[in-house]
Amino acid sequence: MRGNRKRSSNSAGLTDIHRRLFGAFGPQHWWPGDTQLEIAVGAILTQNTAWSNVEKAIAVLKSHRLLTLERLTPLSPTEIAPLIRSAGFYNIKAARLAAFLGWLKSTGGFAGLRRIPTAELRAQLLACHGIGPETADSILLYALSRPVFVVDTYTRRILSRYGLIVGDEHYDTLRAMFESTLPRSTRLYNEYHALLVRLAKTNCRSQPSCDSCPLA
DNA sequence: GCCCAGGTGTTTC
DNA sequence: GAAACACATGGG
Repeated sequence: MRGNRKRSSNSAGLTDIHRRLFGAFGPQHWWPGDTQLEIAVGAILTQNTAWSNVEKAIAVLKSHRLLTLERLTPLSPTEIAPLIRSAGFYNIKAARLAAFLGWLKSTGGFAGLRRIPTAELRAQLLACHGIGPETADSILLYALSRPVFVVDTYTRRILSRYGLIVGDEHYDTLRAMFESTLPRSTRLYNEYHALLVRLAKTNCRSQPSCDSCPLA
């Protein structure tokens, strides 16, 4: 009962937010990354970290010609850590990258993932040490083109400010809210999340009011 | 110098 | 479960 009422208002709200953001910013053609591996690596490195710091680490990996599965997978966390120093939490993230790469190797690389259903793929990603719901969904959506909505800090902050959520809902609750009210579309989820990030980076932040905000 | 940034795992109550 | 904490760099 309460859920239905909430869902219908969210449906209009979520669609409205997308319409306004798309009108203001246009298509984003996201995620910043040239290959599936680069996108997945970026998704892990950006955990609680500014993207500008992640870019530096990616550049170091690229400069060493290490951004391929063949070259990166054999490296130990100890070898990876100094290379990704600028991304912060480098010891933790080196171990997480190694765990992810180990899993990826066991499945036969990105090509081997194509036959795995999205729900199963998500479960396997979450089973990797250091890959939580946001990182898993970022990889699913942006590296693997699966229709999964990514909920991040920006999503919470903006929706909370817009009054659609309280802000402390569980991750899967918010993901389900998007996925059950919007058409199931990789393209749409990709653009929508990218637009939320664009808004967060462009202006407003936590300001109580902002005249130039498309959601004002 | 302080605060924050596209989280996650562990520990503790 | 949920709250507190560790993990670390770089820019404002």
